[in-house]
Amino acid sequence: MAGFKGLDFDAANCPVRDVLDHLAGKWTTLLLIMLAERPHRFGELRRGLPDISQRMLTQSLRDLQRDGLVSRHVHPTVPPSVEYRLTALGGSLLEPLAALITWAADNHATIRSAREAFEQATAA
Amino acid sequence: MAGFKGLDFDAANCPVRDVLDHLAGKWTTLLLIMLAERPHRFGELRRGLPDISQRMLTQSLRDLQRDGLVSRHVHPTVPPSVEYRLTALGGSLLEPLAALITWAADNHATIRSAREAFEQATAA
DNA sequence: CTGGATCCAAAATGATACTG
DNA sequence: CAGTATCATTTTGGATCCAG
Repeated sequence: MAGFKGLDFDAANCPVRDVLDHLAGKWTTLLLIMLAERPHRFGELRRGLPDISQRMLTQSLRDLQRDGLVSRHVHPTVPPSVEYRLTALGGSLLEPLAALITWAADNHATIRSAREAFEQATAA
Repeated sequence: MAGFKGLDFDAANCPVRDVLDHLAGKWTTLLLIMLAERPHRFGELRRGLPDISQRMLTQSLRDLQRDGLVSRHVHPTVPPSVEYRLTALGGSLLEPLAALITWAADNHATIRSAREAFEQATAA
């Protein structure tokens, strides 16, 4: 249950960090989940995430595109429309990600109560 | 492969964010992994993560303790020694986390080359 | 409609010095 | 040994204006 021994966790050149940094951002995970359902246009994504600024939306999408998790398809219409979709690589990330999300959903209540208990204990 | 429909991803009160925020931090994941092997003392953890500041080590450990993923055991010796260990809850997180780490290790090379290709394409 | 550019506020992290 | 406190710095995110 803890076969981490063989992996490289050197903080500098860490394979894991490249992935975790995506989940770290406030929005990338949500974007991956939205795109898991189906491809979306820029405006759809913005409306789906009501409190994202368009700056962060652009930036998050570029980060995902940069690492090959999401592809960008421009339709040369007027006005222009751009569609984002998961790549095969991005799709393959969904499975381990789903496991994590399931764990989070299952243990959310436990974490919440642990947190409250901790606050109480340290409030003194 | 994408059964996310039923889950709550409201950015504000999102169960998932409580978990992801831990993995987001620069250090918490590494700490979980170290503690997965065996309990560690404060100084051991610091030596194991050469470039962590003791400020961040303390803070990260407190965050993990706060959410019930790690427990803190003080041995009233002189000088004092404090041992950190994974709780059952923390241990249960390791499995989905391991899946993610495995994915990261498997696809690291692909991500790296996608990144380089992207840099090249946008360098023009 | 899509998104680049700029400016600014806030949060995260690091460096250093000090304490029980 | 295991922290706490403070300050400086870096990083991140948001608001706004502009352009193809």
